[in-house]
Amino acid sequence: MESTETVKILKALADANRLHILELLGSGEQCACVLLGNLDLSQPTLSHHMKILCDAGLVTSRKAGKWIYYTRRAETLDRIGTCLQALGRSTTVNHPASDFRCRE
Amino acid sequence: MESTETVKILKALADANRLHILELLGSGEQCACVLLGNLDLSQPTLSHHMKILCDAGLVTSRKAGKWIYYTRRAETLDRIGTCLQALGRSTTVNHPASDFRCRE
DNA sequence: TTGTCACATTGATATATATCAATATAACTG
DNA sequence: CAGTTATATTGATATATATCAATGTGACAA
Repeated sequence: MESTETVKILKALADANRLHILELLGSGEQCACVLLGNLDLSQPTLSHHMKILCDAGLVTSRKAGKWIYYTRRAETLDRIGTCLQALGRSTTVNHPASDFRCRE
Repeated sequence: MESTETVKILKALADANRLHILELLGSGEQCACVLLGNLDLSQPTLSHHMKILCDAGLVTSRKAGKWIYYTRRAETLDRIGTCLQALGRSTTVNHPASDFRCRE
């Protein structure tokens, strides 16, 4: 996964309201108004959060008449989860920097 | 995992420099000055990032004389990774809010 | 067409965050 | 002790983000 993409996804996840939204999408596709009713947020704020989740690839949206239905993308959550687990296990070798100054 | 704790960890991870630091810690314990040499950051800024990583439980520190050695905590990365994967698979049932207004 | 409903966008604002220069602290060194 | 080194803290600043009120948009309904 590209590094800038990873940061984008993690930024999208690093918010209590957005995590709550992803939980609410656990029962499958949900209309925005249902999310709004469960979330103590104004409608524009919810819209803002949904845009961030969609842009990060964590949620997809489907328009049906006046409504928009949002769906959680398990694939993205799985990928980022695997990525973080891998980060905990990676054994990259790194070189002292060119301007390394530590005296021992 | 507590929700507020999860957000704290995700916020700590949602930064390119801090992800880079965790990668640099892949070769095991590293002195702060080695990290600094690899990171195009000022010393106070690195210190700031290390504090955030430590507070989130993603890194531990060990003082040895003038130096501080930082170690990545694979356990925390693994836990948050598993947590996100679980979020992608959860099938929570949620109720329409009390003030639900959607007309069908 | 006019009104209403669901959602998005805009504009403004307050808070959070990343950053660095300057300074403090703590430990070693002579 | 005084000087040096490694890191932390403080203070200031710029940018990012979360939030809401007001308004725009697009779709249905009468």
